[in-house]
Amino acid sequence: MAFVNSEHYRVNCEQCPLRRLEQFREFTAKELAFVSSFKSGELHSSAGASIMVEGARSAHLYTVLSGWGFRYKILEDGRRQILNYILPGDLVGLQGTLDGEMRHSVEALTAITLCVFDRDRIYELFSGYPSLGYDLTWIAAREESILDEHLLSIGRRSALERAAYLLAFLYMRADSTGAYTRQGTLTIPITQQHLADTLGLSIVHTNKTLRKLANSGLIRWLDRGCEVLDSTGLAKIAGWDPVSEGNRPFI
Amino acid sequence: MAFVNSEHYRVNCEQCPLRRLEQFREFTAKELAFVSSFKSGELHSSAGASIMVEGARSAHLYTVLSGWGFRYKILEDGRRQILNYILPGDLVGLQGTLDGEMRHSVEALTAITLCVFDRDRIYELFSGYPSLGYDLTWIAAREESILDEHLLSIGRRSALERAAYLLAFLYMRADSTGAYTRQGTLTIPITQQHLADTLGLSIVHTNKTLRKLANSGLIRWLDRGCEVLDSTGLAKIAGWDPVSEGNRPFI
DNA sequence: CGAAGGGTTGAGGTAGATCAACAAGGGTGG
DNA sequence: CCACCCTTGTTGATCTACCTCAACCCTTCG
Repeated sequence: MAFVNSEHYRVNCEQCPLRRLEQFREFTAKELAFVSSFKSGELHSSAGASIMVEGARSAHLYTVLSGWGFRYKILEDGRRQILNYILPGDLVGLQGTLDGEMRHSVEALTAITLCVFDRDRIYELFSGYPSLGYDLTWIAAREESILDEHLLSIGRRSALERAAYLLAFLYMRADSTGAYTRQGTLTIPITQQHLADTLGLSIVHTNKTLRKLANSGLIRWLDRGCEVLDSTGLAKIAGWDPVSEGNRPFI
Repeated sequence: MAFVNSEHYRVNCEQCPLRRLEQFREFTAKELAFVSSFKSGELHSSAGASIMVEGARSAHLYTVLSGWGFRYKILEDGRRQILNYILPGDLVGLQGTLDGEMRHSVEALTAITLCVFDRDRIYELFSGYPSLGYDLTWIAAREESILDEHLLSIGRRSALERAAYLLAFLYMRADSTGAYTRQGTLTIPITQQHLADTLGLSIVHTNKTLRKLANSGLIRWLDRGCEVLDSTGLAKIAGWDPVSEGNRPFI
């Protein structure tokens, strides 16, 4: 893990590869100039590295530039719940805006690059660029609605339905961002332990549930990742109706 | 359920009783004047009434002035998951900001009064009152962190721990808002069915779990509500460390 | 080469689901 | 007034989805 400020490694916002993706909205030149100045550096972490720790104060906000990560919480005895995954374009660290004290931890799932913003300067954003302030609220509201769906899933869906939902969800997200590919096909880079901790299941039962999905030809399990073969079929099992998201904002 | 615009029923923001509560931050005169003009009316609903429906578009945002309600989602076959409860000071309807299409439903738990705001005018808020825009983001981020905690609870806590957490959580929230009182003591106005649908448990098991908590002297179950006798004890069972929230914003 | 992380599978146990029956209150219609 | 229904809460009996325990395999890595 290293904090890199040198121009050599730094991606200019003007040339940000994320902006070219269909899912994101266009920026005005003025907005772009501000975001560019707002960005104070880049953080490169390797797979498994800890990016934020619950209880610690963070002076920064981050946007994922490339790679995967996840947010989680743990109980005292070590039980872990993964709350959501972070992919390119996602903002992390907004949760504790007021005092900056994190209520969850964040870990890298693959090598990951984050754009770093100073929390101190966020007020400049709201006062000078109302459209970006609006976007920020929208981003938080979107995360909220994802968490709503996860809550429904864990609370009311069976193990098979839950797993199907989660994989369809992750597939959809990965597909619309840059997509993490391995040998040309889209692979979700997680272990069964991660899935278990997201689904609220034991690892053994998770394994058996995945086997059922694999036997039905819906997914293929690889070394340390999952290939989704039929996301529509998965969504159908879960009774989930994915909402397509064109034109979403990001910072 | 009735839409009331007459001056007779309307609470002026300047005299809003919520502002007097300790938990909320002070407004400047300018902010107050704007919010006051932003408020377009009041909505009065009776217990059990439907306030928002998943899939429908809503032209409004609401702030709870008095009473209780809850947000929920249902699966096709009727399984219901309650996502969170809404209490005085809470904002509802932010989730679908972009297109206004609701991804969850809202129902009144008691008689409830909501301040109505036009979604159309929200951009005025961001452009003219950055501090309020900031607040809006903060409110969304706060809801997010509550959902995180719920997710941890449903995913990883046992039935007893879950129930203990939820009741401690609701007690804390009710206590810091105006608090719904019945014969002088604070009572959480829900049925066991609501609890079951929040905890992701069956109603029978919820009943047996509540009995355990009641037998330990932590709560008392009333006609159609719950009285919390020892919120610290509940939080301890759940392994939950409540974060006190002085000075939170609201619109 | 051993150790550690990831995945797999079977056997047996248990938390919580489902089914069923009943009690108590409230509301409604006759 | 009673007779009826509906909602809410309660409790016991039985069932099952998922958990825990316990092997074992394979690959990677120091």
